Parts: sequence; structure tokens; C-alpha cells
Amino acid sequence: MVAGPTSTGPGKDRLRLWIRLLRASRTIEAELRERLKKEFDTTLPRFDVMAALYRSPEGMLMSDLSRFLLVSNGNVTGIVDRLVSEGLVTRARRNGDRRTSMVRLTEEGSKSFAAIAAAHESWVGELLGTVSEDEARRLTGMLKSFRSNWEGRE
Amino acid sequence: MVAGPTSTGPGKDRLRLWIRLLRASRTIEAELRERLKKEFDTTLPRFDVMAALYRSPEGMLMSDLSRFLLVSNGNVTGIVDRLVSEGLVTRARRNGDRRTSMVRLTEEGSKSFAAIAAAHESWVGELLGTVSEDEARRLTGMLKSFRSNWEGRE
DNA sequence: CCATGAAACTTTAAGCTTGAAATAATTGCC
DNA sequence: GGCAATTATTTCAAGCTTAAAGTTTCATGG
Repeated sequence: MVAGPTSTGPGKDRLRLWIRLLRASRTIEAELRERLKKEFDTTLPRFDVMAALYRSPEGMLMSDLSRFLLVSNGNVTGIVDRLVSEGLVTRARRNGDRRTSMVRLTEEGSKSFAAIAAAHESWVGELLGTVSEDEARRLTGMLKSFRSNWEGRE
Repeated sequence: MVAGPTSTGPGKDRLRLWIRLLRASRTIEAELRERLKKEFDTTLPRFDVMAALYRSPEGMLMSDLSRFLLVSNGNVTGIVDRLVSEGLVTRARRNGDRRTSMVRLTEEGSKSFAAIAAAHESWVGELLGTVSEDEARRLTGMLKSFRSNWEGRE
């Protein structure tokens, strides 16, 4: 998903855009993953799950997590399993619907995440430092409109 | 890597941008992966490797592939192994340096890739259809300048 | 020569990822 | 109530991914 269009013609501009988009996010992602590993001995998927839970102190269902993070259900199971075994997250069985459980950050998980998130934010600021604030806002706007169009497709 | 900034302040615009960028590429990537699987029974990493080789009929070294695709060396080994076992790619031992081998598409691999690439391009056109050609070019320009700044960092 | 180190690649262990199949619990319809 | 369909989740197999360690080959200074 990284190679380029081989000729010119209609539709090539969008293909080019897609390739650039993918290369940019892979580049940044690789850098962030490496730093997360080195500085905090953690991984991107763990960070993602914890970030989602941090925003929802009341907890999230497994299916909420997988929908929000855009990954499969089975995937979340494994990541949460590991976080639970490290004491960063809990699965609370619910009285109402016994198929589901509320996943929440523990006290420790919450503290741990806050520290990582601060570093993460400053890394992103650094890595995207060459994009001006203004440009960042315009780009974000375009991507936002892409998102809403996407969600509204049949 | 998908949750959002939790407050406002300096650097938040870049964090927002990063999150949008990541969500957009994950969304498109998931859709492309699914179609590649359904329509051609293949995967994105296989497609990526074949795309790189298609651009270089003379062949590529394993290290060229991993550098170009932004993935680790060991990763490429496995993907190429599978492509070789399916007859889509060959590893030609070289006379000069026996540590290396030239990886090339076979005739079959080349034909197979051409068909997939055509579908792939039209899918990208469709998925990014809501981005105007003009906007696509501007976005590409911004990402290009990000790339060159990135490559020029210390 | 040839030993030492660098380079190209593969192997390995651990974890991530998907899609599909399996389990378990709930809902709805008669 | 009871049974079919649906929903939430886990399990599974296969493949992707990385970083680190291991192997083979090459280059080169003594």
C-alpha cells in the first residue's frame, strides 16, 4: 500500500493522495511506536485502548472499544486480556446483561496513561512540527469532511 | 492511536490532525484490505510487495523492499516466502554477492498484479470520491512537504 | 592470507490483526 | 413458557509485525 501510480490519467490524483496519506501515517506511527516501547515499554494498541477508556470513566463495552478503535472484536479481547493481567484495566461483569462487561481503567492504569499521553502529545507536536498550525487546521478540516461523507455513504 | 485530545491548548491542533489522519488511513485501509481479500484472495502486504516489484522489473533486494515499504527486514522475508511458494515471485541468487538475491515478479505475478492494481486504483478513486481533484492535489502537496521536511531532519 | 568487523539476510519470540466458528445470554414471537 | 433469531463476546488459525539474536558472506587492514 505504499507504491505509486505507474502512469497518469483520471483518478491518479486520488491514488497519489492515498499513497502519501498512507506513507505519512506509517512514518509517524513507526516513530511513535518506537518511542512508546523505549520510553514506556508499551505498544500502540495498548495506548489506544487506554486512551479510549480514559475518555470514558464510566467504562466501555468490548464492542464499543472495537467500534471506536476500528479494529475487530477478537483483537480487542487479546489486548484487554494483557492490560488486565498487568493491572491497568478491569472487566466488571454487569448485572443487567451477563453477556457484556464494562471495561475500565484502574487507578494505576489511569495514572499510567496520563503520563504516557502527555509525552505522546508532545511527540506528535514535534513530529508534525513542520506543519504550521494553520495548515494543520485546514488539513484537519478536509479530513473531517472526508469522515462525515464516509459515514453518510450508503 | 485513535482517541482524541481531551482539552484545548498549544499543540492540540497537531494532535487533532494526527488523529484524523490516522483514522482516515485506517478506514480506507480496512476497506481496501477487505476488498482485496474478497475479490482477489490476497492481502495488503502482498499487494505492497508486488507493487514495489512491478515498478522495478530488474528486481529488488530484500533490503530495498523493506526500506521502500517502511517495514522491517524480517517482515519482508515472510511475505516474499509466501509469494514465492505461490509462484508469483522469484528469488534469484546473484553471482556477485552471495548474501543477496534479486527478488522479481514472475510472469504470472506480473499479470496477477496488473489486474489487482487496476481494481485497486478504481477503489481508491471511489473511496476518496468525496475529495475533489483540486483538494486532493492540495492535500498531496502538504503531505509532500511534510515528507521532505521529515527526510531532512537531523 | 586471514582475522575482525560490517553487511544482507533469516530466524525467533512475542504480540497484533483479521475473519470465521464457537459459546453464552438475551429478545421476540407464537 | 418455549424456541428461533439476534447480540456480545471469546476462541481459533493464519498471517503480519517488530526487535533482537543468529547465520552466512563480504571487505579490508595487518
